[in-house]
Amino acid sequence: MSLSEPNEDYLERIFELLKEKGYARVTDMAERLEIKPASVTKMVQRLDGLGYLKREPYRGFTLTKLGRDVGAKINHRHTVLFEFLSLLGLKQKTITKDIEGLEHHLSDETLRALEKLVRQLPVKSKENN
Amino acid sequence: MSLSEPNEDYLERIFELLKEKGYARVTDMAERLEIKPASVTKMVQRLDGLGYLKREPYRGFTLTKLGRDVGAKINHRHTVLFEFLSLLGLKQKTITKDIEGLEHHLSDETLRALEKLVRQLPVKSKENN
DNA sequence: ACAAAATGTTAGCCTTGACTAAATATTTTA
DNA sequence: TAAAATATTTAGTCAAGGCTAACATTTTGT
Repeated sequence: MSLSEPNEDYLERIFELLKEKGYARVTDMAERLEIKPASVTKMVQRLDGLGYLKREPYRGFTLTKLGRDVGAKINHRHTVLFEFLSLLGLKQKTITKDIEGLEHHLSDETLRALEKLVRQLPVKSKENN
Repeated sequence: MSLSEPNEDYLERIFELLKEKGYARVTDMAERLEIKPASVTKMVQRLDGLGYLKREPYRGFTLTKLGRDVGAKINHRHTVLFEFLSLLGLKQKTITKDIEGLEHHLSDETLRALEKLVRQLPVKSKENN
């Protein structure tokens, strides 16, 4: 079974927050996703119900193994896409924006192929705008 | 202003149908999008209201300049992505499936860069599964 | 320690974009 | 050319995922 784009985004953000700060709260999420706290609460409740995370009301939440796997996977796609698009010499802003959409639509096969490509191509670190 | 993914898909399919057969009807659309005719009617009504197409109830519909521009643009992204993913040596099925999602999330800049890349790389036509 | 501020939750609303069932229109065919 | 088959539309339902306003809980500053 596959998650919707917003759901994947939630898990990715939580994954990042946990890595960065060790915890994830509603406000952080709302900021990063640029949506209202109330919307975060609702989605987090849903993701809890689906077994992707564990939450303690008014406290915060953390990922289950299931949720962590998804978060890590999207995060990895993000990285690979970032490297690939960087290779193309695109602007940071363009890259960031595009990845946001692209990262939810890559099959594992395509991801692996891109990864291979990135590793093979010359790592000409090119300065962009 | 930017269109949602489903909206872009509608316009792309209509664009294809018009190119292939010269007309587009509810049933064709329902088949290609794998949704029910009633859903097509509703969306087509919306797109008409937004000025992307002109419809004649019970007859069919055709694109306005605005709609044709969108359809053509997505169609072009589709082509470029197809060529690029083919270069990566992926299976047809994987390519088709991935493009479906990716084609709605490419900026013009990234598209151009990909296009350039595709033109530069050796056109080794590789047979896939 | 407790009032004010900050943070989180609930309830209810809205839009999108699917669906089904039923009504209506059009086209085909006997 | 009327009956049958096919196509389209309408009306009503549903879930996802946003929002706001009101309320609850936790944290903080004095």
